[in-house]
Order: sequence, then structure tokens, then C-alpha cells
Amino acid sequence: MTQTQPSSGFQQIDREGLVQRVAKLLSKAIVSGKLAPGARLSESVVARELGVSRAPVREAARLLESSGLVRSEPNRGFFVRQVSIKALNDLYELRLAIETAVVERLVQNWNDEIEEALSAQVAELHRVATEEADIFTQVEADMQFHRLMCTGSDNPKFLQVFEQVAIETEFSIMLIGQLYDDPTRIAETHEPILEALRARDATKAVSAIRYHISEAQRIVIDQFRLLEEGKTST
Amino acid sequence: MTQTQPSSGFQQIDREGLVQRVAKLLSKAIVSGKLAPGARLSESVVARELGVSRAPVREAARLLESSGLVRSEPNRGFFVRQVSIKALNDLYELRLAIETAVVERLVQNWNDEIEEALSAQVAELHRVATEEADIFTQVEADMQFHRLMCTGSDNPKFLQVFEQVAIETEFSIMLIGQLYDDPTRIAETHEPILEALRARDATKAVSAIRYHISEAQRIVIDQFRLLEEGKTST
DNA sequence: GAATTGTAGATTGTCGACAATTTACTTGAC
DNA sequence: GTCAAGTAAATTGTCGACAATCTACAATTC
Repeated sequence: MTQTQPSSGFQQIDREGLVQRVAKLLSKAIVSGKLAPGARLSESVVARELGVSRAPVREAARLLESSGLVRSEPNRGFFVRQVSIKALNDLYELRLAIETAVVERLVQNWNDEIEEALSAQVAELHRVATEEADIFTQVEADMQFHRLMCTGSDNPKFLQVFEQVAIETEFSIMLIGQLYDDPTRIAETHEPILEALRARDATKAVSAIRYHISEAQRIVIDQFRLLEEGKTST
Repeated sequence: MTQTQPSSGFQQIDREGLVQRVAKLLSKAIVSGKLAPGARLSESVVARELGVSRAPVREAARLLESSGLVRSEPNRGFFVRQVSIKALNDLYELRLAIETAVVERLVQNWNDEIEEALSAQVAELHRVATEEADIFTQVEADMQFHRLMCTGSDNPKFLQVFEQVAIETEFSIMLIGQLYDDPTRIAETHEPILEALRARDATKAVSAIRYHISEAQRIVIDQFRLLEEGKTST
């Protein structure tokens, strides 16, 4: 039983392994562009940089490999995968396939708990759009909505796949966020999905999510193309 | 340029790392039931058993973790996941979502090369059904057909997800294979898919794959339920 | 001068050992 | 007898070191 202590007011201390922390740090460095795409990431350099041994770095790299952020070549090490226009396209195709299936299941096992969670998350999306300016918080909130949908689908495998592409997804949402002048626009795009789910209308929900993802796809690709053109011309 | 030497007749030698081999061995041990579901898999025991150090075992376990065959608890180690009826159901739901999207793309970028590969694989399915009795070879051939479809979809992420659930998929096909009295039946169930793809009929192809997977799902669940009942009664 | 072979440096792959943590058992108090 | 605390064995987490492999460059041959 995972009963929490009666309001001891203590926060859970750093109960995640070194491997996870290294992986998080690495992925942040990659999506933020600190590590150039295609660059070899040397185990010893990373290990020295973070002040740990090479073993946890290797395991973290293998973790990131399965989420597609780095690729490994035997006896040659790990390399940073580059996000290409095609890769982003492929990512959204995958998300379309997964999340379509997710909303279909969500309509089936819709209940108050899920409704509560998703509604609250849309509210949160509006809140962070108005109160806070931090783009990263907004991206996190957007991700969380989709994560909640996957969780609610009651199929852990959907969530698992989502988490695997989560980092790239996060990266792409960041691109979207930079495009919209009005941050509340992000929040609004999620409402039709929630509405269709509330009505338990499978057809409507599917087309809502398809529209949502396709629009995001279009925006991300456009934005990314601009970003690349700017890079090559400078 | 990856130009092959002019027919030197040499075969590529075992160019995969120790980690991959350990992972393959472990996964085989799990799906074959040698390692009981829920059992803790001790690093030192596995390492000693295979005659290697613990480091490659740990990395292999982490690899298997991302394919959902084992789960890890911090400071407690790795445990083999149990395949439940629900897990199999979930697996097939995921495959349905993925492979539906795959055939949709396959219809779009259909070409002679893909047609050749898939046709050959169906022929291979027939061959192993008649000539050889080895169930494992048949399962491998079945898997390969679906893998080829994912490859042909030209979206690496689909293939990636497929490979992740590959081991469980293999396990489930094994169950199907044991059910059919006539092994050629497996080969035949793949023909409607290929036909629809050849005709480049998206609607037909989607319903063919949906039928194929749903039937497989039904059979696997039934077979697995029998297996479990037999276990509890003995 | 171009291509091949040889060699030195660097990097990954694997290992055995020690530290940190968990687990199972024993001991003791009530 | 039950519960708690303490303790020892076992297991995982991390590390530094050595072996295997790759990369880059120099030397040699044609």
C-alpha cells in the first residue's frame, strides 16, 4: 500500500536514479540545441562534465536511444539524432495513429474522474497562457493534456509510446508556442476535443483530434522550415 | 557509398554487440516461460549464467525495459513482467493502431520493390508451413511480413514501435501457431492484405489488416485463457 | 601522386571491486 | 505473542582500469 504519511509536509527527495537524471540532462541539452545534431557524444566527456562515471552515462544514452533522440553504432558510440522535417512529419503521423486510437477508447471508458482531470488541464492551459509568460510551462501543460488522455485510455502501451516520443513532441510544441502571438490560442485548440469527449461522440472526437494534430503538424513543419532556412543563410 | 564487394561470397560476421545478444537470450528465456512472470532477475545470477560481467546485463535489461518485457525498480533491480490477458489485448490494440496507419501509407508509396519483398515473404510463409515443421521458423516468417510492411511505410517510427512490441508479438504468434492444425492457414491469412495492397485500394487494405489483427487477437486471447486455466488447475 | 599498409592515439566494450541500499533475520521490550 | 529496532547478508549502484576496436595520419609501394 502506498499510503502517504499524514501531511508530514516533507517533499519526496531525489528518489530517482542517477541514470534518469543524466538522461534528463542530456535530452535537455539536445533539444535546446546545445549539442549539435549529428555530433558524436563522447562518453568520457559527458561523464567528466557531469562529474560521474561512464557507466550511468552509457545507460542513460541507451535510454535516450529508445526514445529516438540519439542513435548508437557498435564500437563507435552514440550520436545526436538530427530532427529533420521528415522526422517531424513522421512523428506526427505516429501521434495521429496513436491518439486517434486513444480517443476512441476514451469515449468508451469515459468517467467523472477522467472528465475532471482533462477539464482541469484545459483550465490550467488557460491559466498559464494568461498569468505566466514562461513558454516552457505552457509546453509542459500542453503535453500534460495529451498525456492525461493516454493515461485515461487505460492502455499502458499507448502511454508508453507517447512517453517515448515525448521529448520530440515537447520540442515541436515549443515551436508551435513561438508561432502563436496569442498564447490562449493553444488552450482553445484543445477545447473541441474535450467537448466531443464529453458528448461521448466517437466520430466527432476522432475528427477533432485529427484536426488538432494535423494543424499542429502543419505549423511545426512551417516553423521548422523557416528555422532551417535562417540557419543556412546566416 | 555502401558498395558491396563484387560477389566475394562472404557472409557478414556477427557484428552485433554483447548487449544485444544478452538481450535476445533474456527475452527468449522470458517468453518461453523459463523465467517465471514477476520473478526478480538477479544481475549477478544472469551474468554468471551467461559467463559475462554485470554491466552488459544491466544495459540489456534496460533495453528490455523499453520493450516492456521487464520492469525496473530503483535500488531493487529488474523484474520480469507477466503477460496478462489485458496486456495481450492492449498489445493488439496498439498493433491495430500502428498497422492501420502503416497500410495506409503503404498504399501511397507502393512500388515494385515493396511488392517484390512482400510477395516473396508470403511465398516464404507457405514454404515454411509445408517444408519445415519448426514452429519458431514459422513465427519468425510471420513477424517478418509485418516488419516488412512497417519498413515499407517509409516511417522509421512505425518500425521502431513495432520492434518494441516485437517480442510480445512473437510470443503471441507462437500461441496462434499452436492453435492452427493446418500451418498453411497462417500463410493464407496474409494474402488478402497483400491483394488489397497490390490493388492499391486503401479502404480494402485497412479492413483487411483490421480483420487480420482482430482475428489474431481473438485467437491469442482464447488460447492464452486456456493456457492459464490449465496452469491454475494443475 | 594515388592507393595501400602500418602505426599511434583516442574511444568504446567489458570487467572486477567497492559503496550504498535493501532484505531477511534476530533480538529485545511490552 | 506482537511489534519494534537492530544487524548481517545479499543485491544493486557506481566507479576506475584494462582490453578490443576504431580513427587519423604517416610510411611505403607502385
